[in-house]
Amino acid sequence: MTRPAVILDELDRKIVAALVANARTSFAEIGAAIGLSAPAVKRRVDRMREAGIITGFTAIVLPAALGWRTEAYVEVYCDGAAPPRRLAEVVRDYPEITAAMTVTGGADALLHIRAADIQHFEEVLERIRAEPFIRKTVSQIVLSHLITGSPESGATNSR
Amino acid sequence: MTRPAVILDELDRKIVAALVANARTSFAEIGAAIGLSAPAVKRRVDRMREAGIITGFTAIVLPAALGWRTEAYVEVYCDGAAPPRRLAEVVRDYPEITAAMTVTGGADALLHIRAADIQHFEEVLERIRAEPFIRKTVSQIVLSHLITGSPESGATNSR
DNA sequence: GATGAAACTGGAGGGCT
DNA sequence: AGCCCTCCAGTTTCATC
Repeated sequence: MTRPAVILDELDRKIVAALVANARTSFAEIGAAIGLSAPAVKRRVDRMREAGIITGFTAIVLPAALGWRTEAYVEVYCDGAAPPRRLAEVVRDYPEITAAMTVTGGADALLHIRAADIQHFEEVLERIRAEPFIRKTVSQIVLSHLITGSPESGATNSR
Repeated sequence: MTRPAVILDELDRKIVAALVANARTSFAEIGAAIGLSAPAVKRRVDRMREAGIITGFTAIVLPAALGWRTEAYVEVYCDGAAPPRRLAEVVRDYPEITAAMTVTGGADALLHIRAADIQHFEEVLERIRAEPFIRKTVSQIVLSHLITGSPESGATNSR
């Protein structure tokens, strides 16, 4: 799945950083900043898209503006040896679950959930708890964000 | 901060969905899909950007491809009445912290951290634990993702 | 093999009806 | 909101080192 076959040099990293900061930055502008021509930048971007390093471009939207004002992380504890495959299938049926992952620690999985409001969240939670192999859940409702930025964006500085 | 003054109709929502799916979709293409002309689509997008509903456009990058192969959620417990303001300042100094939020429950805050590897993560964790008002931390290291997609993307279906 | 320059194509952006 | 027009960026081709 993940093929780190393509090696990224400093120029590639700068191009990625520029596109993450603003996906609409023109190739000419990026090129001017790093000392490359527009076609050269495009070739590198195409290569990185082909390699799966850049998987797409998306608009950043405030979930609250779309009516999703409640956000929570839910730890899921399963019965016995809960198969992650089975959990993945269930999780896919909930549009409110925006991220799901297996984690170390007592919980089997951690879910990120977006709901319209607390009532909606409770309803989703009850549906999840009703799944056959779910033993218990522990919810942490997000009160406020201390920093802006998505959990999916990688750190931007060098190590 | 958040002004839900602008009302989004069904067309706006479809435009947003199209741009979230692919920020490079042309206005003409979006217009053809929803029965609007390209300039009309552009005007709506401009209006939503002005209103702060669409805050920008970004490239989706696999963190692993950039060398960030370890991901974790860390619950932070603070001494006494820890001021969230103070925590926000500290959190800003760590590029490895890609998200930080206050949450309900025993923990005062939840951090999302990306590190190059376990060694790097441990180093970051030790630095965080050395902060004066941090009492303890509880880490959940992400093993694998069950579904793809960013926690920041809103649910896509209607309620 | 990758880069830079030039030519072509298509969408963005503004004004007008 | 739709139509038209201008301009610029994206994209391809070709020559170069």
